[in-house]
Amino acid sequence: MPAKRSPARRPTMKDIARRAGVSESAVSFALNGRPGVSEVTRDRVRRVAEQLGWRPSTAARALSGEGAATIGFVLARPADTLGVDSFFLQLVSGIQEVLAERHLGLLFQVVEDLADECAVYRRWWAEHRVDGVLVVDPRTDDPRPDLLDELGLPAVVIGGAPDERHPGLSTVWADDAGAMAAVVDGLYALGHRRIVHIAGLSGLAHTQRRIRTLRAEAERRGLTGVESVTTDYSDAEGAAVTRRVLGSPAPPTALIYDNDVMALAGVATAAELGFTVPADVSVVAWEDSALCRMVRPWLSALSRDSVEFGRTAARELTALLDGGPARTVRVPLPRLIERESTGAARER
Amino acid sequence: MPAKRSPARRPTMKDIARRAGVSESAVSFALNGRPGVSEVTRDRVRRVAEQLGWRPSTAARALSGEGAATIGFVLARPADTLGVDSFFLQLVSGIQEVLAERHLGLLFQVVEDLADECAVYRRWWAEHRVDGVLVVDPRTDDPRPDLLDELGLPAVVIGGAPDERHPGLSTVWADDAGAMAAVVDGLYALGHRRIVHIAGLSGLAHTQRRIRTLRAEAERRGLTGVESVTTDYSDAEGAAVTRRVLGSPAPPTALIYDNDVMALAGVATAAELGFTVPADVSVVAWEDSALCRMVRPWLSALSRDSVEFGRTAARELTALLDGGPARTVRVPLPRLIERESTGAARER
DNA sequence: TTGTTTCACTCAAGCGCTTTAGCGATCACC
DNA sequence: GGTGATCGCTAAAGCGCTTGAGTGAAACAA
Repeated sequence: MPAKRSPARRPTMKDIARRAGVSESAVSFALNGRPGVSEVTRDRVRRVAEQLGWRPSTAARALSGEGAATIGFVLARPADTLGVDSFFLQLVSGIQEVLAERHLGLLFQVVEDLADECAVYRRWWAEHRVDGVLVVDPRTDDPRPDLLDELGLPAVVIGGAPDERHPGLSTVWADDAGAMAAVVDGLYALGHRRIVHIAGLSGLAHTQRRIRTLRAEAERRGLTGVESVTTDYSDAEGAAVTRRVLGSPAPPTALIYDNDVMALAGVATAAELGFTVPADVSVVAWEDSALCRMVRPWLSALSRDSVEFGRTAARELTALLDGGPARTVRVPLPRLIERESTGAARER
Repeated sequence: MPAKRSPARRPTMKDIARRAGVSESAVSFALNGRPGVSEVTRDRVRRVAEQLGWRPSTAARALSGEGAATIGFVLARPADTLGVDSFFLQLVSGIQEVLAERHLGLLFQVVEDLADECAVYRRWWAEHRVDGVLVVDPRTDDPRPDLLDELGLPAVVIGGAPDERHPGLSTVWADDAGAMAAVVDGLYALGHRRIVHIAGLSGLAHTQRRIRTLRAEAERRGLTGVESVTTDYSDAEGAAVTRRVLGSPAPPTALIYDNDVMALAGVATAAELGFTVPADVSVVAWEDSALCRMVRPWLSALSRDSVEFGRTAARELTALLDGGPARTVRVPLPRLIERESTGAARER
C-alpha cells in the first residue's frame, strides 16, 4: 500500500505568531507594512512567514473588510459564437499581466446573454466574490452601468464611448470613428466610391460608432453607394452578406469587415463568385491577427494592440480599487496595415 | 449635484434571522437543507432570503470550512502563442456550463510557463482560493500531478493519458493513438506512403502519443518516408516546416497538422510552392473549426467536441469535490471529416 | 519626583457563516 | 405519571484575518 502522504496544512498567522514569539496582531502589522512594530520584529516576522510559505487566506481577508482580491470578467456570447476570436484571449492575457503583479485573481464567466451577465454581477456582488469588474461589448442603451452603479461595484468599460451619465465608471476606448474615417480616406484615395461595411452586432456601441462615421464620411463626400450591414460576427453571416452585396447590380469595390473571421470568409466567397481581390474588390479587416497573414492575398487590416488594451483596462481598474478617480482613457488609434487585399478601384 | 445613491448593502443571515424571527443557526439549517427546523419555518426563511436577495458570502463560507466554491484553470502559454486557438475558448465554455449550474466560479490565469503554473497552484492553495483545478496540456514527465498530490488539491487532468501513479487525479482524455491510427489508415488506403506529421509542442503528452502511434503504424506497414516534426503550434512554424519538407527530394504526399492554424498556413505555403491540394499533397488538420471551412480547399479535419470535452472535465471535477472517487474517462474518438483537402496520392 | 508622550506590542471584537452542544417542550411508552 | 426519545430551536465557538482600544515600559518634560 502506498504511503498516504498527509496533505499539507495551510500555515496561518497564528503559526507565525507562535514561531516569532509575538501576537497575531503584531504579525498582521508587520506583514502589512503598518506601523506598530519595530523594524527588527518586522524583519523577523517576515522571515518566519516566508519560511513557512505563508500566504494570506483571501477568504479571511475578504471577510474582514479587505477586498476579495479578485476582479470579474463576463463574456456574454452564445457558446457557438466564441469560436475563432483572437481578440478576447489577447485582451485577457493583457489583463492578467497587470493583475498577476498585484496577486489579483480573475474570475471569468461565459454566459449566453446580457440578462445573464447582469445576474452574474448581482451574484458576484452578493457573494462578495469580486472587488470590481471589467465590462466588454458595451451596447447602445446598456443596462450594466446603472446596475454597477447601484451595486457600487467599481468597473471599467472596455470599448465604450465616454459616458458622462456614469461618473463612477472608468472607460477605456478606441477611437472607432477616427479609425473608420482613416479607412474611408484611404479607400477613397484609391478611387473607391462604392463601399460596404460588413459590421458586427448591431447592438454594440462601437458598431454604431463605426456605422455613423461611415455614413457621415459618405455624406461629406457625396457618395451614395455606401452602406453598413450588421451581422453576428460569424464566418457564415460574413459570407452570406458578401455573397449578397457582390451579387447586386452595382457591387461595391471595397469591403470593410468588422473582424478577421468575416474578412476571411468574405475573401473566400468573393473568389467563389469570380471576384479577384484586390483587383475587383478591396478588403479591409477590422482586427489584425495571424489569420490575416495565413491566406493569400494577405489581408490589409486595422491593427490594434489588444494585449495592451487589456493592460490599460486592468490598470484603470486597479487604480479605481485604490480609490483613484474614474477616468476615461483612449488607446492609440488602430493602424491600417496595408497588405495585399487593398488596391486601386477598377470599374468593371 | 446628482443624488448620490447610497451603495446597496449586502444582506446577511443575521438580517434574515431578524426578519424571520429565528436564530442565525436556524437560518443556516433552513437554507442548507439540513434537519433541525420544521418545514414551515424552512419555507418562511427561504422566502425571506429570496425576498432580500440574499446570497451566501463565499468568503465566510470558505472561512468556515466549506470550499471556496471556485475552481482554477491555468493556461501556460506565452502570450503570443495564444492567438487563434478555438480549442481553449470552447473548452472553457463547456466547463462554465457545468460550473455555472452549481454556482461554482472559475478562476482563470494565463502564465508564461510550467514553473509559473506550479507557483500559481501553490498560491491558490495557500490563499484558499480554489477547491480544485483543471490541468491542461499534460506533459511527459509532468511535475504537476506530484504537486497537486502534495497540496491535496483535487484535480482533473484534461488530455492526459491514464496515470496509475496518481490515484487521486481524475483524467479525461481523448484517444489520440486511435485517432492517429485511423487517419493513417485512411491516408494509406488513398495510396499515401510518404506522410509527414507536423506535430505540436514536443513536451506535451498527447504530442508524444501521436508521434509514437504514427511511428508504430509506419513500421507495421513497412513505410520509410514517414516522420513527425514538432513545432510550437504557430502558423509561422507550420509554414516553415511545410516549406522544408515539401522542398525535399522526395516530398511527402500527405501532411497531418496538429492544429487548424498550422494546417491553414501549410496549405497556403504548399500553394506558394506550386503544390496543389489535394492533387499533389493531401492535408489533414487535427482540430476542426470554422477556419477549416473558410479557405478553399476546405480542410479535412479531425473533429472532436471541445465543448463537451470541457463539460466532461468539469463534471469529473465536481464529482471529485463531492467526494467521489477519481476516475479515468475517455471522450469519444475524434471523427475524421473528409472535405476537400484529402485525396488519392499521385506520384509526381 | 511626578506627569505626560511615545513606542511596541497585546487583547478582544468582529466580519458572515457552519456546527456542536444543549435546552425546553412535546410525544410515546409501559 | 415518570422515563426517555424526538423535535425544533438557540447559544456559542470557531474559521483566519484586521483593527481600535488598551497596557506596560521607556523616554522625556516640568
